[in-house]
Amino acid sequence: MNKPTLSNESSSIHCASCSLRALCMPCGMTTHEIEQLATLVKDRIRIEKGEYLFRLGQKAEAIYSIRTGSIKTQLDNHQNHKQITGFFLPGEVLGLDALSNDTYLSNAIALEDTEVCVMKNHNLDQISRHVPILQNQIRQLLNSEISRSHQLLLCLGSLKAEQRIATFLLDFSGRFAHLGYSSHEFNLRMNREDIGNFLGLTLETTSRILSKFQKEGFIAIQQKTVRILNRDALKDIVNTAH
Amino acid sequence: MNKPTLSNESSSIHCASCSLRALCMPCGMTTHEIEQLATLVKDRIRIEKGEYLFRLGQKAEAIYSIRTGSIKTQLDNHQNHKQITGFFLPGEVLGLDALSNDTYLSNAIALEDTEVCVMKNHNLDQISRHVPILQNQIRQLLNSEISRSHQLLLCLGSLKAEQRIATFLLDFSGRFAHLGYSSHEFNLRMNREDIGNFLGLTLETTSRILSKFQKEGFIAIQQKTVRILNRDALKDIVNTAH
DNA sequence: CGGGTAGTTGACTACGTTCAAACAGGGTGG
DNA sequence: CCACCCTGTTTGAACGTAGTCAACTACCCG
Repeated sequence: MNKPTLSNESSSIHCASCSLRALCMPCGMTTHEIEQLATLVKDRIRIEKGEYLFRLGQKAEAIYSIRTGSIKTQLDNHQNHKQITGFFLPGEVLGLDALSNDTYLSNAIALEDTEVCVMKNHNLDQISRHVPILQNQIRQLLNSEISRSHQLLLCLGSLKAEQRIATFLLDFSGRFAHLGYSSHEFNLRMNREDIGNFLGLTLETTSRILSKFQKEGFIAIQQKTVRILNRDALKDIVNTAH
Repeated sequence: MNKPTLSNESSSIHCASCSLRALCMPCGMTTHEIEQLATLVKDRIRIEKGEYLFRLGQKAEAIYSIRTGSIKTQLDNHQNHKQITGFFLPGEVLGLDALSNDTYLSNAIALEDTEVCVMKNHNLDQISRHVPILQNQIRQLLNSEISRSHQLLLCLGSLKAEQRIATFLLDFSGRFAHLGYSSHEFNLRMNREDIGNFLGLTLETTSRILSKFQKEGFIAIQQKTVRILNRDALKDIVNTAH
């Protein structure tokens, strides 16, 4: 894989001055600790829309945090089946498989032109010896990964299609808000097929339900731009006993 | 929670002499390392069928490995929805939420009378400083937990009911084999409702499909006892493009 | 402007759920 | 020891949700 890399020496990419500082790894660290962490992030990678950041089975040597753009992770099974297991936005960390496996357990594909910070495995181990809070941070990340996929299981296992879509919209609304963007107007980065796949639905069902929500005045949607018009209605849908 | 505990002082429960040694935590450790690990397991807990080992939201202070019996973990959502996220057999470790969260993220309920080894959080941290391989072991466990739930996502998101049941049977067959039991005849510990819930199906659908598999000669099933009669047929069902 | 991709909508089908009834097994008490 | 109950399981019939197939439309990019 020959991806263009940008050295850290230069300038702007330095954890201490990163606008995502509060969201990314350095959460809760002192200035000194962030300094140490910054030595971990030696370079960034740019990948174009549709390209792979890493592939299932590929040797896992680093974890990544997103600076700009977005990425989906998906499993591919025998022949046809695939399943998207997550969408990652700026400030979020992916590739945690690298922490204990030799190889990545999923494919990571850019949904748009994307830039990620690279944190090499062995550097992580090294630095975490001097920054105990980093140990903890990594565990937290692993744990939130487990928690996230359990929530998704709950969604796929027991919710109707409308409830899944509503949950999805509310989740993204919340995550964009957390990023500092508007929680009531945002841009979905993925197409209908990806949304459907993620939620265990077809793209047609996804489209139909989004249209229905629009017709009922809960949202306004055109292409990938979503406006939440009636958040309570969406919450009601999720909470209604089918 | 007043669960009967048994001291480790006594005798038989000692990692070095445990029949599950090869499956449980000490995988790949030297005799000396196992000795150290054994000091971690200070006691066992017995829980009866239907009782909780731990509850969602409860303070998480330990992880557990099963000595005998079996346990299911499940999430409970607003009012009615629940989702079983895993079934655990002897030698398998659960409660990993404890590693970084203050509280457990799921409920753990015994499917039968069960006995578990208790590994206290703070002891784990302490010992893992002297047994680096333990660090790694813990990461492996977290990772296999993620991997497992991703496989389940793939199952719930893209497989038809018959494929899910076939996958389920093959998975359990493999795990019992790994435990040293027969891979073609084993005892499901959970009822049809639990199987269905786990796989995102109703108990009726589960029952119907098991009956169908029996009619077609793929399995013999009565109550919870399963015999695999035609493993290849089950594999075919999983691999068939719906 | 044209071609290709992404999204929408409709009609039909099928899979799995729901509701209901009957049945089997296991344990308890008379 | 049998009658009884309770729980878990099986099976049937009707229904409804989401999938499939297909046609059409909107949008984006060269």
